Amino acid sequence: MNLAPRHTQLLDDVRTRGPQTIEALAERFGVTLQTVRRDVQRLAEAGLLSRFHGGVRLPGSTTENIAYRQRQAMQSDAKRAIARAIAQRVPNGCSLILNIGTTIEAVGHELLRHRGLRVITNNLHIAALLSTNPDCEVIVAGGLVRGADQGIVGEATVDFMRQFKVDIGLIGISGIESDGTLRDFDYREVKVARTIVEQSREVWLAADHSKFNRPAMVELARLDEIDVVFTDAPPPPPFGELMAQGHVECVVADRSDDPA
Amino acid sequence: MNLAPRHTQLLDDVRTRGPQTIEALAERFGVTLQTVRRDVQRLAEAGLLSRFHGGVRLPGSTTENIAYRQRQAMQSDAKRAIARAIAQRVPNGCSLILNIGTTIEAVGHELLRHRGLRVITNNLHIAALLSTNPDCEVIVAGGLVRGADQGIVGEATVDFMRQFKVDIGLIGISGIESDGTLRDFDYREVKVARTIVEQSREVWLAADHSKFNRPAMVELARLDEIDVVFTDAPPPPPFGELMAQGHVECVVADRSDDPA
DNA sequence: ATTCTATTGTTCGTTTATGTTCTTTTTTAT
DNA sequence: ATAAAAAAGAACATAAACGAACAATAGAAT
Repeated sequence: MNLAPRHTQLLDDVRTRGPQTIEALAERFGVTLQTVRRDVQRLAEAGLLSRFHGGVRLPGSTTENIAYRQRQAMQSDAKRAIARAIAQRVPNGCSLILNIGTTIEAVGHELLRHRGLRVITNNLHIAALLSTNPDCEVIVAGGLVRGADQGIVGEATVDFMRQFKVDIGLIGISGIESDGTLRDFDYREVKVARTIVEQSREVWLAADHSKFNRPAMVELARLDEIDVVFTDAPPPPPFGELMAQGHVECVVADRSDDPA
Repeated sequence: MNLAPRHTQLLDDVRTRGPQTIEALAERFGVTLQTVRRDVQRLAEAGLLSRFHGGVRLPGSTTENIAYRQRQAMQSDAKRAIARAIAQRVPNGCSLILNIGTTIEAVGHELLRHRGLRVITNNLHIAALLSTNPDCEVIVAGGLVRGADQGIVGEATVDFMRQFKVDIGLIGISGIESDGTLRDFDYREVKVARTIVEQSREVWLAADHSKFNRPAMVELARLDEIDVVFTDAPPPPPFGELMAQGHVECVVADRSDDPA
């Protein structure tokens, strides 16, 4: 039994737009709720979708890390806005490295409709997500999987990353201090991020406004090594000044510009 | 089979205009519905088109054989039984390599309560799952992520795996032929499995009964390279004989022994 | 010309997809 | 804990699509 156009479209919708309610899908396709339920049941049986009461989503790995998911759900408008601004500037067909962090994951979502990307990542969630886009080549870095957020870190990861040289390296961060240092907590993660900076022709940083002046232990890089910073609100002093001095472009994402 | 002019045109139409209903095609060519159905049947048999109720579309690989995926998702009893039998024989504190396949994923589930394991895998699902066990060190192999099943394959994966030497290597398989060869479909996957065999002190094979005598293209290994085979029903001839000759232990999992 | 074969059209019983209605289950609020 | 509301599932009805069998037609081979 093969799939009708509606089924493939349904899958596509969930892939690109995220979880959908049964009702929304019924309306979208102009069919009954019961029909959507039947569609969804078959797709779920085939392992292509995951059902929950009221709707469907992509089939995540079976036992999810709940705490982590919750934190991710907290990914508010700010992260989505930043992610959209970043995705907009990623040209089709380019090569990227994406690292750990919920903001970077949001970027992964926004890249689902891009074409011809080659993505290298040390984030299991991003790898799983983007690999469902048939027009995207995903390479996951090898290494130790950190339980808290399924990030991949460690020596082996660094070695693996060194094999590649990409157009754009995209990193998140725990804190930016007023002396212009970027810092994080886990030193193994920092080593990986350091490598990403080295292996990328251009380095982009995603950091929402809460990261400015937030202290963290391990130094990762200096602000002037970054090419573009994406954030969601104008940075407080002295960061505007620092960026100007270091020839760092700063993109402030507009939270309101929502695509239909 | 030579294609009549109408057939090539029909194909062309679907290619340029996307999915078409039988009725639209009938009208376009000025023939009856039944004739179009016959055309379409032949083209679908040849793999050039994919049918759905009411029409045809191009054979997209993504969501192609739902029936097959369903069937695969179904066999869960057998897989769980096999997985339990395997997990029972995995001692706490040992090192493992787990590769791709739904049966192996089931093993991952059963290993969640083990302690002190060190697991290397090229399966994203298993990596995400086991990393939630704080008492389990998970290393994911680097490499290209295959969209269909989130398996990690390719040269880089092989290189990565070679860094390790483990107590037990656990592999799944697409088919075991009666000459004692283990085979699979994707040759990149075979290369990885091959490496796993080489890097493991002991090799275990998980194969439900449907795998015996099932043909597949690429040779992976020979039965006598395996130390233990886990299955869910006594293997048909000549496999019992073959295993005895190769000093392969065969464990038949009891489907009924369910732990409360 | 006649026979044979391949293709198409026709008819009809069978299957499939969808909508409708009603019951059961799950979630939410009190 | 209980009641109300929402969603899911089962059962049935119906219309559309499918497939098989047979008839008609046209071209090819003898």
